[in-house]
Amino acid sequence: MAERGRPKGANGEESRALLLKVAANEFAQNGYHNTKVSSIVKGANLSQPAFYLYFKNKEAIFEELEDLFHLRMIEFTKKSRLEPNLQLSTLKERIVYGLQNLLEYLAKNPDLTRIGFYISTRAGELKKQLVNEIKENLDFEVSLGYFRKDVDTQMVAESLIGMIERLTFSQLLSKQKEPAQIANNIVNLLLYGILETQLFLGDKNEQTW
Amino acid sequence: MAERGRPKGANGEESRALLLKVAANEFAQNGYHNTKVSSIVKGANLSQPAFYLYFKNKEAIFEELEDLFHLRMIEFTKKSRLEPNLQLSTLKERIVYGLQNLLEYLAKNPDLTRIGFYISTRAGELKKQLVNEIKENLDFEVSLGYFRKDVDTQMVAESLIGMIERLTFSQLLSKQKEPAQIANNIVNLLLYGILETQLFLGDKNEQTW
Amino acid sequence: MAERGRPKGANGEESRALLLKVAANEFAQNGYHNTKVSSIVKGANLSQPAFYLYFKNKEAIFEELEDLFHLRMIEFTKKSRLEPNLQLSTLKERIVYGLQNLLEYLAKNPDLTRIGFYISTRAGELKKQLVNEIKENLDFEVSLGYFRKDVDTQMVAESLIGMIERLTFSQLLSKQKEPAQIANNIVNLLLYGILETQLFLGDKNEQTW
Amino acid sequence: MAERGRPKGANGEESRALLLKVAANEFAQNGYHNTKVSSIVKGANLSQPAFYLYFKNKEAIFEELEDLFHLRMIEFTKKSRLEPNLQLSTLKERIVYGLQNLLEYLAKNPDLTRIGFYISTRAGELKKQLVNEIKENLDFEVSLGYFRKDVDTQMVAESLIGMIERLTFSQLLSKQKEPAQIANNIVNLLLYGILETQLFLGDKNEQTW
DNA sequence: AATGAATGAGTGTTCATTCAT
DNA sequence: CATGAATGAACACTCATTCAT
Repeated sequence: MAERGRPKGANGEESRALLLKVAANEFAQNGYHNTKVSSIVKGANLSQPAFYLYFKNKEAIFEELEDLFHLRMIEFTKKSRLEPNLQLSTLKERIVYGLQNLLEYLAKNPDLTRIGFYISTRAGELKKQLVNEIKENLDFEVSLGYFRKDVDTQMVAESLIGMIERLTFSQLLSKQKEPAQIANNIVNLLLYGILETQLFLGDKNEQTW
Repeated sequence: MAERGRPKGANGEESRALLLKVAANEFAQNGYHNTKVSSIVKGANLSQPAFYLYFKNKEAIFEELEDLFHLRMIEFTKKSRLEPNLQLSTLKERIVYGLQNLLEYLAKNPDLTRIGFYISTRAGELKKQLVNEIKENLDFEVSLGYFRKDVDTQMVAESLIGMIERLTFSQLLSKQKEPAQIANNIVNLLLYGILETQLFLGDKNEQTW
Repeated sequence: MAERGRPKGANGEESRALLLKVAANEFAQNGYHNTKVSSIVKGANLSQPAFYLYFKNKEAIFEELEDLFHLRMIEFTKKSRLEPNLQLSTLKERIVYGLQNLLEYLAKNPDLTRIGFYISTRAGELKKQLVNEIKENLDFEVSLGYFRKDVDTQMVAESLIGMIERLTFSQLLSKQKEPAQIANNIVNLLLYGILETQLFLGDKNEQTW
Repeated sequence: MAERGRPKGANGEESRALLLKVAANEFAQNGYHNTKVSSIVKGANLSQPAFYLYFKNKEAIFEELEDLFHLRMIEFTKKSRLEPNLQLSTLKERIVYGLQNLLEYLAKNPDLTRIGFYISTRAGELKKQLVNEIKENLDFEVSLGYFRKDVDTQMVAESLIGMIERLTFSQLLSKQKEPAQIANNIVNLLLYGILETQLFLGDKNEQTW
C-alpha cells in the first residue's frame, strides 16, 4: 500500500518539509507580503491549521528559510580562504573552485537564493557578514603576497559580493551561464581587470588606488 | 504672511510634492507593504482623501518614484560612453568622472536610490536596461581598443552594475566613503584587477576568459 | 433636514457612544467571549472597521465599560461615610439614603452593573477596594459610638458587599424590589439582626464575635 | 511495579479522574473560554483524542463539574433546617455547625467552588435554588419562634447567600480565615446586627422592616 | 486505551479606498 | 483644497473536534 491511500501527510515530517518547499517557492516568486499562508497550504494540499502545527506563524517559516541560506553562505565563505605557497595557476584554480562551489549551491537552490539575497530584510546583514569574512580572507592573502598591497580589501570584498549577487540573479538563476563560466569570469575580471594590456604596460605607474 | 488664512497646504503642488517626499522616505525605510497610506498622509499633515486628490492610489505614487529614478539612471548611463582617441590617463579620468556623477546623484537622493535599486519590483528590469546600455558602450570602447578584446562585455557590464549597487548601499548611503573614492576604487579594480603585478607579469599568458 | 438622511454616524461621537451602549448590552447579556465584535457593530449599524476607528480592540471597549463602573462605585462608597452626632433615626436614614442612591444607580445601569459585578475579571479587585473603603468608614463609625466595638469591621464590610451584590442581581435587576426597599432591608438586617427579641434580651451576654 | 508496561494512564478511570481534576483547576483559574482542551490534556499527559474518549466535549466536562458542586450544595442546604425546641445557645451552635460544615467543604474544594459560584453560567440558577431552600427553612424557623416574624425571609436568605459567597471568595479561599471563624461571624451578624446595644435599646420600637 | 495528524468554522484586526460635505 | 466618517475585502491565526491507526 506504500504511500498511496495514506492521508496526505500521515508523516508529519513530510508535511513540514513540503510546506517549507512550497513556501520557499512562493516567497521567492511573490515576496513576503504577497505570499499568503492560504496559498502555501494550498500548494501543500493541507488546511490552514496544519500550517500552524509546524510553524509558529508566517514569519517563523520565512525565518527558517532565511537562516538555512544564511548558514550555508557563511560556511561557503569560511571555506574559501586560500592556503600559502600557491602558484598563480593553482591560485586561480583554487579561487575559481570555491566560487564555483558556491554558485552551484545557489543554482541548485534558486528559491532559497532569491529569498536570502533579495527578499529577506536581513539580506543586508548577511551580505555584510559575507563581506567581512571575505575581507579578512583577502587581508590574509595580501599578506601572503598573492594580491597587491595597495588594494582596499574592504572595497574588493564588497565588489565581489556585488558581482556574485548580480550575476547570480541575471546569469545563473536565469540559466544563461553555468557556475563554472561565471566563476571564471569573475576571477579573471577581479585578478586582471579589463584594461588593454598595451595601455596598461605603457602606463602602469600611474595607478593610485 | 503669504499663507495667511489659507489652510496648511493650500497650494496643491506643494501638498503633492510633500506627499511624494514623505512617501519616498517611508518606502525607502519600510518597503512598499510596510508603508501605509495612512502614515504617508500623517507625515504630510494631510487627510487620507487628500492623498487620492493627487495620486490614483498607493501603487501610483510608488510608480512615480520608481520612474523618476529609472529615467535619471538611464540618462546617466547614456552619457557615460567614451569618445575615441583617449589616452590612458584621460580614459580613466573620463570613466571616473561619469561614475562619480552618478554616485553623487545617488548620494543626494538616498530614498529614491533605495527604492529604485532595492524596493521596486522593477529594479530587476531597470538593472537589465542599465546593463544593456553599458554593454553597448563597452563593445564600442573595446572596438576603440581601450579594453581587451577577450573580455565578455556582458559579464563586465553585469559586474559593474553589481559593484555599483553594492557599494552604493554599503559605502555611499551609509556615508562611509565619498562618491569620488568609490568611483576611483571601482575603476581601478575594473581596469587593473587585484593581482600582484609580479605574478601577473610572469604568468600572463595563462589567462583564458 | 436635521438628523434624518445623514449618514448613520456623521457625528463620530455619536457612533462611539452607540457602540459603547450596544457593547455594554451585549457584554452584559452574553459575557465577554460570547460577544463578537461583529455583533456589536451590527447592533450599531456600522461596519467592523468602524469599530476600530473608536476603540483599539475588543478588550479596550470592555475595559472602558469596566472603568466607568469602577469609578462610579468608588465615588458612591466614598460619599457614604457618616458624620458624627447622629441619632439612631437619622443614622438609619443616612445609611439607607447612601445605599439607596447606589442601588438607584445600579438599577439605572443594569448592563454596566452586570459587567462590573459579574463579568469583569477585575470584579474581584473592585469589590476588594469597595470593601476596604467601607471597612474604613465602619472603623470610623465604630469610633463614633454608632456600632458595637466588638464587630469585625472587615467581615461586616465583606458581608455588606456580598448582600448588595446578591440583592442587586436577584431583586434589583430583575425588578422584584425597589432600591428603597432593598436598602431598608439591608440596613435593618445589618443593624438589628433577625433574632427574636425575646431570645435576644434573655441571652444577650452570650455573644462572642 | 504496578504500572509496568502499561501506558501512563492505562486505567481508563484514572485518566478520566485526572482529566476532571486538571480541568477543574484550569477552569477555576482561567474561566471557561480561556481554558483550552489542549491545555487540559497537556496537564493530564494525554492526547487530545483521549479527552473525547471520556467526555463528549468541552462543555460536558464543565457541566460534570458544575453538577458535582450543585448537588453537594443542595445537600448541605437541606441538612441545615433547624429542629424545634432549641435554646438560644444551642440554636446558634446548630446554625454555626451547619454553616461551618458547608464552608469546610468549600475550603476543601476550592476549584469546584470557584467554578460553581463564579464561573458556571448556571451559578445564578444554583444560588436561586439555595435561596429558596433557605427561605423555606427560615419560614419554618420563624414559625418556631426563633426569628422575628417581621423579617422578609426571602431577603434574609438572599443576604445569607450573598455573604457566604463573598466571604468564601475573599476570606475562605484566600485562607485568611477558618471556616469556624467565618461561620461564627456570619451567624452573629445575622442574629444580632451591628448596632450599638445602647442605641438599640433606647430606640428599638422604631424599626419597621 | 491511546495518539499523530489533520481540519471546519470561525474571529479579531488591518488597510486601501471612497462618500458626503 | 480638504476632511470626518465609513467600508469592502482580505488575512493571519485559534480552537474544538475527528479520522485513521
